[in-house]
Amino acid sequence: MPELPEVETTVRGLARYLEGERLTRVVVNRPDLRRPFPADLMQAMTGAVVTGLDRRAKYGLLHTDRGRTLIFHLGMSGRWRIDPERPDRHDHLVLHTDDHIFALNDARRFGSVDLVDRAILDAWPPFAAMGPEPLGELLTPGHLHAATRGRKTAIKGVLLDQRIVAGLGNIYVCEALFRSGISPRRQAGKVSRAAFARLVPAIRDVLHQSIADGGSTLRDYARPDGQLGYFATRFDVYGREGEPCHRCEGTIRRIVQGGRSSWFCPQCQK
DNA sequence: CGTGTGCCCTGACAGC
DNA sequence: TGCTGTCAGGGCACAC
Repeated sequence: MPELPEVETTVRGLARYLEGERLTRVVVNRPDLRRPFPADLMQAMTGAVVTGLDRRAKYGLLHTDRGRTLIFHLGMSGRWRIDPERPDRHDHLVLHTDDHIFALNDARRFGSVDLVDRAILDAWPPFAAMGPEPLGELLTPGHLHAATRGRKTAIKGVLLDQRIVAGLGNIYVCEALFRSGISPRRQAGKVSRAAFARLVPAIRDVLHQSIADGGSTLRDYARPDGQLGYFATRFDVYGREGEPCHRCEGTIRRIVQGGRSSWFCPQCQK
């Protein structure tokens, strides 16, 4: 379930093995995920040295000494398998260094791989339109307040809009709204400044806690079976329909908004 | 422009 | 043991 914390954990895990290493072999088993891989992917990456890794929203960035950056998105089911014991039919792209093997595995194939000049990364169309990072200082209550004035649509959907804030997914929007006492159904334009002042730290806290958890299981992430270290603490609302609220005597409900599930406590969240 | 819908693809799981 | 239906971390192309 790659949301921002999982991408962050993945990037950190890859960095431990890849930073400063030369890619000795690049194998493309299937040349497309959501869209075709860059035609020159193999040529561009074979022999390149990985100079560093980064994350932008839910994208992972793999910088090379050739001035080009490989950008991956894990979609719904993507993950990197380090030193897999055996190949898997969904290992679409495989990178080799002298000491390790890294397989980009994505069963549902909603992910992507792109190659962009590092100098113009910010102008890459998916990045150019993005709002601030949820963990960066540009995400403020004032930003969300200004961005939502006059919007009649529900706050839930606005928070999933990467142009408003870049990197939140369904799980953490649900969890952050619960923590800040805001109903996912609330009209975005009617959410008060005070409510946003609760929401911003709630977003930061839940993401930081999840990243810390991913970090604590980094050892597991690097296991040959490729298990990722997901947010292991119990969610307050996500996936908990019909179960008791952790804060009151109420029961968690599930509704569908924009074709996706929202879980919330009708008593705690107004 | 803002808003809502449907689709991309495969696998896991529940229920019969 | 199988079948069938439902649902899933995301993002984008469309239609109004």
